[in-house]
Amino acid sequence: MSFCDGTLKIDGADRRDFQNFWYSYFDLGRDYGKIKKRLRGIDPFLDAALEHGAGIRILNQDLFETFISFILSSNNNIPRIRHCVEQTAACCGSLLAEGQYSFPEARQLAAVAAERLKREVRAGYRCDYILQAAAMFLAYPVQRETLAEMPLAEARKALCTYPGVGPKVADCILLFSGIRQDVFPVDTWVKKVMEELYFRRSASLREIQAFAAAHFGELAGFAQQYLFYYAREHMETLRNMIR
DNA sequence: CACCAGGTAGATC
DNA sequence: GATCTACATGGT
Repeated sequence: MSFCDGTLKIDGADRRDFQNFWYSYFDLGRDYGKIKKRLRGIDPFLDAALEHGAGIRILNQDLFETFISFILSSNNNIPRIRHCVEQTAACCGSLLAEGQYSFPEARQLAAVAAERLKREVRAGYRCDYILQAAAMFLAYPVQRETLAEMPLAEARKALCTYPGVGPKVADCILLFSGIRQDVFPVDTWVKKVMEELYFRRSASLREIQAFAAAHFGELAGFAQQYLFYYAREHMETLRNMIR
């Protein structure tokens, strides 16, 4: 993949690959201009975040890959998360090309010995989580459609039965595998933004999610993305807007 | 050596 | 429910 002059080029992909995979993966059927338009004017903080977040898209990622990746993300930093995901692929994924591996199927991951996974992935205690989660996934395959049809509270509850999956990771799984867009994953950054900009005090997860649901409605997931990326780079600017 | 990182599990009040 | 702490690992 390469990006140049506003064009993303995907090596070795033909029109069929585009139709069958990439179109959905990059969520190209969704009109983000329309979404931004609907989110605009709700409040000045979000407006600033929308301005900054040109080009943000929520990817339709594979459910199992999203599942495992976000278990690895908990209490971890982004460079290391990336490293852990890559090493998981290298450890038990299928060889695609020289030094390139697919993300493993549940069957492949579940078959790895815990010691080897820990030695190669370096994700500490999270390795136990992803092994157990993979085994559960293998025994009772969760379907995107099933999760999509469930009431939100039920889907969240179902996901939280997996080890290493709590409220934040559950929402990330639903959002980043393209199952639901009305969720609002609350990580440290989003918590910071919401507390400083909207609450002006510390707020609980439940409070923040209730606020997001009331404030952003079915577009909460998109709002979360715009706020997250803006907060990470411009927390000071947002802070100065309070007054 | 303390503290942090896209949190969660388990215990406790 | 709300709160507290340990948790592997690698970086400041």
